[in-house]
Amino acid sequence: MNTLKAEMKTRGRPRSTKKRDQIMASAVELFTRDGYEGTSVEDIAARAGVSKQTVYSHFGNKETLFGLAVSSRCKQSGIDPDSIDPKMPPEQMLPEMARRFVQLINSEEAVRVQAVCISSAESHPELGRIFFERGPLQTVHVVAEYLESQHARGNLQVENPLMAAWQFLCMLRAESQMRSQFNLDRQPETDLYEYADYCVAMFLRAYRT
Amino acid sequence: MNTLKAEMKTRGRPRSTKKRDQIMASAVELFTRDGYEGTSVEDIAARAGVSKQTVYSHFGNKETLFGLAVSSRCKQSGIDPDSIDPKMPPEQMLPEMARRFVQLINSEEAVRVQAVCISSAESHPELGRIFFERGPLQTVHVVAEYLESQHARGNLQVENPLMAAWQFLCMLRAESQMRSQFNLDRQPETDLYEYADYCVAMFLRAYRT
DNA sequence: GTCTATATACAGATAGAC
DNA sequence: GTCTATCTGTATATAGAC
Repeated sequence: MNTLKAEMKTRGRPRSTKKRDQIMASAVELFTRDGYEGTSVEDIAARAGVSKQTVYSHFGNKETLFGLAVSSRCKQSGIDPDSIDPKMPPEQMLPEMARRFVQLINSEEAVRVQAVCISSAESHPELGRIFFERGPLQTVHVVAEYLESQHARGNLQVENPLMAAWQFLCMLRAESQMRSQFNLDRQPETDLYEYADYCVAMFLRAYRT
Repeated sequence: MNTLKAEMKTRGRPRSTKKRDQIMASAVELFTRDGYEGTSVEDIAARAGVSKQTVYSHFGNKETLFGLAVSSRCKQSGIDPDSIDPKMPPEQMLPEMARRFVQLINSEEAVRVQAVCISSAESHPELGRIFFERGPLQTVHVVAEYLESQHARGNLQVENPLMAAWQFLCMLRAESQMRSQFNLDRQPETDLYEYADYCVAMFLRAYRT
């Protein structure tokens, strides 16, 4: 008995990360749903099935928990750099990128995380920065790099790849993104894709050699 | 003396709308700065120079005041329809529209109102709808109408004016809009205009006849 | 109509038992 | 480490005097 207890203490065995994880999961869920002010530590504790004090002993205070929870969900680049093939011509590559992108930014979670970052950007400036750098900025650089490669190959004529990448991505956000953000009825997925294809066609007309 | 007093009472002279206006102004200021949960009725009363009870007697409760205050700042169309001249060719009209638009959406107030509408869209769905309809939707229709007229005149070839209008406006939002929303360092105005001009050029290449 | 004073509820954070 | 119980501040909303 004693040996077992001693073992549990002395061994580097993982401490109870279980409750910590439960708290984190609850925090993410509630903060991204109700925002910072709209969420209480008690709510988080209740949803995680622990007491309030347990939350405080793990994270110190509400603000620290908020920063950790939200920034953990600021996803790395929406478009996976590995899915980009510079040898693939724009006529095939761009439609694929476009569809993947509109799907991502219209996902329930992406919309919520973004809304929280926007609404708390003033009181928590680091959150705005983290979201922007891990999300949009990464994505736009991935796209810009691809466009530059196509320019070099003579498939496109893009003098300013970075600006062109902004154009491409921001066009795609468009109406559907707004509808998500403002909590209006969603458009059916087919409409999203139709618009995405329409944007790709327009983009190609403008930058084709 | 008596006559004057009597006059003030009996005449249909505007009742004390002064305090009401002060309360409204304070409410707009604080709600758009700190959001719904982050603003207390007492703050609003203090800033307006009245007591809390005066706020309640005018507006009943916090939620009603919030809806009135924020929706009053959901501006009508960003681009004034009267400033659009269908006889003006796109090469001149679009740059002007573009510059006016980027200036508007990057204004301090526009950014704040939008942030509040996004963050409270879930708890106050009517706000999201009001903002969307009075702002982006109006604007996009104004632009679409112009594009259609140019299509009819043979100046542009735009099969789907509405989609093209979304493309045009969403491209212009772009990086600067995100920087505003996420509370990052602003870009200088010259950069905004440079990007706007770049977008107009790109748009014209894609839709020129 | 407007104020001061108050009722009621709940927030974030801490103390101390186990 | 985790819990229950509690402190302290502040929020919305109301009551009643002037």
